[in-house]
Amino acid sequence: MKFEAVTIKDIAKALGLSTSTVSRALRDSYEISPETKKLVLEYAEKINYHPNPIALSLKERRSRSIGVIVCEIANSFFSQTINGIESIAYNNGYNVIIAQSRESFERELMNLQFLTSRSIDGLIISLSTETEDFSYFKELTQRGLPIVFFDRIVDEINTHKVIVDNFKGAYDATSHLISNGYRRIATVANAEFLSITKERLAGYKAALKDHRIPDNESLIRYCHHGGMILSEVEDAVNSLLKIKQKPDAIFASSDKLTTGCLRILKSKKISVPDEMALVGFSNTDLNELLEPPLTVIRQPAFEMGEIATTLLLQLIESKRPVTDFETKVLASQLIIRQSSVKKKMKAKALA
Amino acid sequence: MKFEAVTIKDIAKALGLSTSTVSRALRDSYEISPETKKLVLEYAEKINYHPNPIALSLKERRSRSIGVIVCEIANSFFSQTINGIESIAYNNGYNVIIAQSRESFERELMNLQFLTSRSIDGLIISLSTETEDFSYFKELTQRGLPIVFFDRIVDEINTHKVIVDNFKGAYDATSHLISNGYRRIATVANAEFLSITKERLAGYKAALKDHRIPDNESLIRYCHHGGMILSEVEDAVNSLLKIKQKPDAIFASSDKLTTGCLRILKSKKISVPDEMALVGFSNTDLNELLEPPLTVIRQPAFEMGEIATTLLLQLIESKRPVTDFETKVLASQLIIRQSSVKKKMKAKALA
DNA sequence: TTTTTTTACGCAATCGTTCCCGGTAACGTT
DNA sequence: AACGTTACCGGGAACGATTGCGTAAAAAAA
Repeated sequence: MKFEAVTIKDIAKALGLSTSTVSRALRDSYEISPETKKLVLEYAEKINYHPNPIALSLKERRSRSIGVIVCEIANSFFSQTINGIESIAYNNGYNVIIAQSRESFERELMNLQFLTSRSIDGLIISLSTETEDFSYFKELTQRGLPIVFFDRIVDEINTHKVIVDNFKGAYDATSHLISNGYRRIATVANAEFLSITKERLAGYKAALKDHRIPDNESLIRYCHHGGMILSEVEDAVNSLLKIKQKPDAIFASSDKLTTGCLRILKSKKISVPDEMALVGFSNTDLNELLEPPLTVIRQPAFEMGEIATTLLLQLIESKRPVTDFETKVLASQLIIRQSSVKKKMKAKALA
Repeated sequence: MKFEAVTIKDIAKALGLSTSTVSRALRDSYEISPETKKLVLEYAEKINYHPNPIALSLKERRSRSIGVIVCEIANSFFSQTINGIESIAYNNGYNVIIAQSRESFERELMNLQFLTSRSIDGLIISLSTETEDFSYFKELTQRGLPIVFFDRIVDEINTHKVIVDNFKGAYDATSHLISNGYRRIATVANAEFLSITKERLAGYKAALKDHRIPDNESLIRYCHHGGMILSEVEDAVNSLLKIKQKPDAIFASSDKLTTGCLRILKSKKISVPDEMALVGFSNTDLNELLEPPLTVIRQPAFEMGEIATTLLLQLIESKRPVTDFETKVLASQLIIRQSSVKKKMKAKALA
């Protein structure tokens, strides 16, 4: 089954010209007479000629496609980011090839090999929770593959990066909980080695410290699969609930973790926010429809995708090797809803 | 900036062989001596040779990539479908190139042209709400491009299709509402011309008829952008509320419409399900965490993606033109939660 | 020993496109 | 008249890989 396309040869033959002339006419070269150009252009239009991108790729040694690896696309933050990536890429004539690591280092590596062997011109990636070994990325950058990291980045590799101010996001969220009367604030964090985990944890701790609340390692839980597996969130919440001095609030570190915590708390009939407040990073637009409506830190996902792609295209299209890299840090947004506001406080506020 | 790869020529030169010999050795041809094979294979391994897929594509006149067009990926149903598509595609060495129509016919066409000009081997698509003109698809199938439709399909084009039993899904949902005591059941449907709209509407009407409830055109609302624009959902709900004999339940026809209706109802402080019940097609896994937990018809999205891709690969890899097409119809699942069960009934049931 | 067969490899065309070289008119300069 | 310009166009070699065909040497058969 296929789907024969018109080539430059067909035009040449039909018009009694050489392929070189046709090619030049189509590219509007000065050495082709206006009449010939017109002839070629009109005929090409008529038979619906489109240059074969594969032949072009071979000739120009570039595929005009970029690879994207995220842990999963069925996740609001990432699907919104991909929207941003796509919009810029398509406007510049690039394909986007998407792959999912599903939080597995092995799959990430497989995808990486698959994409590079399919000769992508560049890569945009947010690491999997399992990724601790960056040697493959180092090798790729050394071999000259343009890479832009976003969200879950890696310090050791010198290239463009796009993130939000995770520290501030976490700091704000935690401060918000504190100022709403919560004191024993636990956190359900992502895998320990992730950049976002470290930064968000630092923000959380700093907020506690600034409010003279002792920070307490026993209130920190890590989810090594980033909440992909609900049972690990359940374990985390359960173990928090077993502490003698139970926490009265949870700060969750990612989309999946935030909704995961809510799911577990509800299944255990623990009232949010009265028994346990909940704040987390999340980008779904269903947050306000949840029971209770969730207070979240929202990331400008679409914009992050746009910026990452713009940076990547700069790298790809740069004539000489780029050595001056930047890390764009965007602001996140704290959206306060009911999951972090005690009902008695609300009553007080109304009075 | 690029990223030079090892070619077959490099191997040939290094080993003092011709490229043909190297090629054959790599493909394990019988006309190459075991020693030479070993030599080539080991050297290729050593310098990390990978065949250039672009050169192969040019030679074999296939790109080993398939295009996917959906209205948007930040939508649970579609992102789950894409997961299914990806899993099959990658296992078979195919790339997946994703494009979004955002419910616009114009964008759909643009994407279509972009993808075909990038020589995809096949296409999987769910139509935009605006699409009423199928001539372009007809032309593509006639020119031999393998296409598989899913979800929003089109009758007039003879090819493989994958859907759920929309009639039964809608019938079950409506019947469920009726048996729970609702009588004036409105529906907020998708764009009128969509296959899913027609089928779901038919199921809805059949359920009413079977329960001897007069079907009433004034209780039907269409959203031409499939709920992409919240205001159209708002208009639909508002106009339903203005009817003298207000409906007591809404059956919503898609993910975005279902959550959109809930959003509007809540903003108007209309209690669900007591003042107004709500049931709809939806695939988010947040449904049970909503207020109230939503009764939904869930589609086996991942499986749909898998099946669509399997069918597409069959078409692509078939030696002779396929003329025998099938439409796979999968079962949907009605998941009953609180948005469709009156509280008094619940109390009664408990008693 | 001669002929035939087998083995093992190279040449060159091919896929669609671009682009470096040439080449040939026509025209203008001296 | 001889030469230089300019305008216009074609030949053919890439890009990386596969593959039909041809063929030398070695092995087998006569």
